[in-house]
Amino acid sequence: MSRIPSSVPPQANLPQGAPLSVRAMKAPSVLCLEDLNEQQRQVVMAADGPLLVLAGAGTGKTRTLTARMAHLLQSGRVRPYGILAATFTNKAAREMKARVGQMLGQGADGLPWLGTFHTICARLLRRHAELVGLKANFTILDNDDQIRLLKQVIAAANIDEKRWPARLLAYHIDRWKNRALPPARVPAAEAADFAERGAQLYEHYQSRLRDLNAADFGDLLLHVIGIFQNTPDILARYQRWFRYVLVDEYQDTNIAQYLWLRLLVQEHRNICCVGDDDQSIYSWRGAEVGNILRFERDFPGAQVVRLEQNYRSGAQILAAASGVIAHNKARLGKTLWTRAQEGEKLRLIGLWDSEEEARWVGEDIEALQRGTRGLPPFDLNAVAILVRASHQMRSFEERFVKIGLPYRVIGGPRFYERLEIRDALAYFRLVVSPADGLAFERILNTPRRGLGAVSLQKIQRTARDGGVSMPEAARRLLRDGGIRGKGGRELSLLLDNLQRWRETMLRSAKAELPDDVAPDSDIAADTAAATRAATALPGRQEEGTPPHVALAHMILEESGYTTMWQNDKTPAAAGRLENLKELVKSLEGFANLQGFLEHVSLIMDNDAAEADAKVSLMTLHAAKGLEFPVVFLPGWEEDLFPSGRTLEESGEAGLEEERRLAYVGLTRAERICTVSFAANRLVYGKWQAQLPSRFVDELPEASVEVLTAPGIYGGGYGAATGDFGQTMQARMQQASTYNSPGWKRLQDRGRVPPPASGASGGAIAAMGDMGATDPPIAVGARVFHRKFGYGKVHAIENDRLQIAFDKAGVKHVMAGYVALADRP
DNA sequence: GCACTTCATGTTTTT
DNA sequence: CATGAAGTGC
Repeated sequence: MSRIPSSVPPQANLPQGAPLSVRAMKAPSVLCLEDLNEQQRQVVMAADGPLLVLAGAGTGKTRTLTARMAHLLQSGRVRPYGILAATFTNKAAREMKARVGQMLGQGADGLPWLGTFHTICARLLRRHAELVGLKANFTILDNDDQIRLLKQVIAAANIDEKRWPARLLAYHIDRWKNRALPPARVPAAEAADFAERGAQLYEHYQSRLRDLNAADFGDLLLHVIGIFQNTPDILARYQRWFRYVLVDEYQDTNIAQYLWLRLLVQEHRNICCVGDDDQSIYSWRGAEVGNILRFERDFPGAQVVRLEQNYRSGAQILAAASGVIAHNKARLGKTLWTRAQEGEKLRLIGLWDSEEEARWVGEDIEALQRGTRGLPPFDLNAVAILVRASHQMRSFEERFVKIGLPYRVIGGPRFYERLEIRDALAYFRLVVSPADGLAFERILNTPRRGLGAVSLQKIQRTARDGGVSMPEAARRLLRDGGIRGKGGRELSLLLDNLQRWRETMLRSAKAELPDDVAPDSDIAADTAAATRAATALPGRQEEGTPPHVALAHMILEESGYTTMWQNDKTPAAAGRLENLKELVKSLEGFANLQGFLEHVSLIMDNDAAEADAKVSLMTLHAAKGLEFPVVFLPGWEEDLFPSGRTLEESGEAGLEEERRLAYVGLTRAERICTVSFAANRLVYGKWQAQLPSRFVDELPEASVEVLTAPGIYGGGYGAATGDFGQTMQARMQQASTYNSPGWKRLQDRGRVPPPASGASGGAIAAMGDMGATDPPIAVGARVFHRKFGYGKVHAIENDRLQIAFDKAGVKHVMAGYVALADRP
């Protein structure tokens, strides 16, 4: 058996929750089992065989995984490159990489294969691309490219794109790919899902991708699975190579990822999956919580370890979170506990509207910054605002700009998705892969070259008829006089430029790098190369501007792209030029253009960690895996959170996922957690009355402190009626909900005497107990819905009603969403 | 071929 | 409301 060094390194007495960066040391740190609790230790020690770790929020999951890796290595079971660690997001991959990096130092043994499923698959696929009809330098399409290509496919099939939008087809195709279904295997029942011939269009799309030497996100997995299935010796090679496989956020894996894993580990079965069914919030994207549930069936004899000790949140906050998630039925069930102090109760506040909500949060943050109520002052970095939908961020941003509160939006509009960046990237792509039709199409007339829709069509037709790439087709057309005049001259110049830039690139590449990754290269060689590349990153920019950076600059200048924005007088132009500058600068971190493009296509995020103290503003989804001493959770209102749309689409299952989202939000908080809701909110530019979220009711009273807001009605700060419930009613009344059945219901509940636990407890009960006992609704009943108005119930399916609305047509609506109408 | 207009349309979450 | 797509006039 392995021996774990028992010497206690100096950092061992840091508190559990200390960020690992504090522990950073020059030398590789030593694995320290004393730092772990018993269950965590079990995870580390159970090296061989299948292992499922159910890790609740804040239970030290990443630490445990890292320790496990250290143990695998120190026990001499495996060298770093024999470990495959797959995460779901780039953020998680980055974090794990950082921790593993500290642990291993700059060993000569290579690094573990650590990345998102997509990154890892892209790497594998580059090696074996020819097996699926691609070349090793295939392009990875992002959503935008995908949609544009689909539009072409739809148009080619003579389908009205208005009736059948490309986005919808993309959605179907994604779902098929998430289930690892190639076109031929799409179930007959679904094959006609889109314009009577979804599967057929899917097939066309795939063949177009092959023509373009491109793969979309789903393909990365799909192709690799196909290769594994069709080429047993390749599969066997990887099975032998990856002796230990770790998966983070297992609850987020989809069927394709699951199949991929199963193929990879079925020999040695050394697979360790870590997940939390309560944090599964990506089912809309094909994630299958079922993967967790079937783990033990698929890997008989699997060990299951639960991590239940929470090191993150105060006891009251944890209790509040547990109380909410307990309302879910579909759970494996874990009981989180903590040794932490009681801490602050969860704070709950209702406000007049979304503007007041933003104002209140801003003021509260400033108070916390100064230090109030016996609490220590908090740094702005300690504060996060987590919203359900990104449009909620707006009121906060406006407010924070106004009062000069520094904030940063995480996961907001992404750098690489900006128009100018995508244009620039298209130029780069064309230089790296001269046949990239999509990139060519994008920049053909950007900047304006007098090459409009007509020329484009000519080129497209020539390309299709001649079976050549678009740039090549353009060349031929030019030669045969198919395009003349100004457009022709410009086109010719563009083609010459592309050629020249490419030559420049090849010249400098020859001087710098040995050669491309040979498709058949040994895994070891490739791993070594990857290690070299990774370690080479920091100290690369020795003498002046690296050639590829200079080239990028040259491309943007000579193509006229920079000039185009310089001549643009719209206010946004300056920012775009800034972004372009930033883009060129970020190239410095990479060895060459190709490496950069690979990075960009897979890592479409931009949460560059800034050093300045700022409040973080992000969606709940983006917050998963993060933690903050102070968390604000605004917008807990029906229809917004839980999202009305999710409820409509997925009913009870959707509600449970929304609840998990609430749970994720609550469990991000370490010390102070504040839930808020507004009575009025701007929706589509119109003020709408809102009702408190049902999740507000689910917060256990004993862990909640109800705050009273400075109001704007009833005179000054006179909200101190002592009874929050009444306050809410007063507000609701102003919110012009008063004539809706929903309001009546609220009023009725308000009359129910509050529980004995004092004013605040009663307030909670009063605020949103509705929905607990719904009035009986039968088929044929006349009902009212806040959004759709009046209607008649046609059918009842469990908790969902089919209703013919007078104005909005036939809809499926959750029962809790409508009330009996008292008159027609 | 292009710039300007109006019109409609839809707003969750992301590799 | 804010963005994108189609339609119109040059």
